[in-house]
Amino acid sequence: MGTKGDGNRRRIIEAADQLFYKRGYNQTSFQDISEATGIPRGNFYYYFKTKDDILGAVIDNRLDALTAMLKQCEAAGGTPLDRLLAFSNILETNRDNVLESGCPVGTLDSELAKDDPQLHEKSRQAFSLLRQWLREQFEALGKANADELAMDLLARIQGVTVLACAFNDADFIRRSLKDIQDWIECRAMNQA
Amino acid sequence: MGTKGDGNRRRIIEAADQLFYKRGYNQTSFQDISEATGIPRGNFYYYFKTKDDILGAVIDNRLDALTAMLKQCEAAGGTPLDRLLAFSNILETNRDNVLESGCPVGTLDSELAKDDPQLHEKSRQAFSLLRQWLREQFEALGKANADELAMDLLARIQGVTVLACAFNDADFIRRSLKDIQDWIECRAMNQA
DNA sequence: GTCTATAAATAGATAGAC
DNA sequence: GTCTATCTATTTATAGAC
Repeated sequence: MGTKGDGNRRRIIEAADQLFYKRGYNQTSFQDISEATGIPRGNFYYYFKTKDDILGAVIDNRLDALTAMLKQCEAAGGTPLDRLLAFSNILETNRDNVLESGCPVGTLDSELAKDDPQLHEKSRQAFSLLRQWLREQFEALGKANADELAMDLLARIQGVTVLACAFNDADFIRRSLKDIQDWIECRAMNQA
Repeated sequence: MGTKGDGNRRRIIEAADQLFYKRGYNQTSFQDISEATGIPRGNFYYYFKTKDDILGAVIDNRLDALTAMLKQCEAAGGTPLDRLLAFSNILETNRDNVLESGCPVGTLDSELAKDDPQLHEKSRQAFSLLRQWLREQFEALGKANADELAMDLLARIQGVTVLACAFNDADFIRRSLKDIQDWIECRAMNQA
């Protein structure tokens, strides 16, 4: 329970989080994380038993960050519409990262879908968290098919990130975000 | 120009194509391709100078396959609407593969976006081919914003594949395909 | 808790016999 | 053209000194 140790553990997680996003999980080595943190390779095994364990800690860290982000969206306004619009704005606030490396949730999940099924299941938790929160917002709008709308919105955003990253096209993000927000407002106005 | 050599070259490309799709490019080793083909590792270097060269040949192979697929779509009907609907049906005809490994174009591009920029550029060619073909179909419908519609349709399809693969959800593919085809028909009916 | 040295396995790539 | 043997670098992971 040393303070020093926890600090190193956190630094490893933060560096791995960035590297897994920018280079991918499989393409990130212990040496990469070591160079990013200054912590020797051999020391990692004091904090994590395997590389998969680091991934697990990184995903848990991302779940915490996503939860905090969703809280921010809830603070953005009193109505579900305000919250959904705030959520969709992640496309614009994270624009530069999206253009360079895609969506951290989507690209990690796509990568791990081709690896071990257990790793894929772990990474899917991030999508599940977003899906559940979106579902609650659409339910608050009185929608009967809230889960379907949540999936539709997630899919729209994922599609935009994949194409925007592929073509490095910032204008496509801006234009698509407007379309998506129009779509959200349309759902907020219509009945059930 | 030996017949035997070309046969081996093709077998390597076909096996690598499948493995790059099912496991990812970086996670596929020469040993994997060797085991899949029965051709010894060292022999690969008679046909390809580097692993990247194999990737280049695989992408060229996929471009040929995509071109043939688009020809099929053109044969599906005389109107642009028929062709666009035929195109969108790839979501259903490739459903099982999509659920297991995502879209071969999208997942490879997302993976290579985190690698060497040159590899990313190479993989983007597949998206460009589809984008150009879709643009031509929307132009044939008299649309002024044909390229934007092409991007929108590609993004919709990509988003569905990412989410369907993440949640292994075949019903989501079926439901989304219907939405996408409604969207296409709506564009075909409206003016410019 | 921290770090060095190193093990064990695998990667991409080469050399050269046949 | 085909194949075996091998090189070099890198990977995850371990052992053990401090």
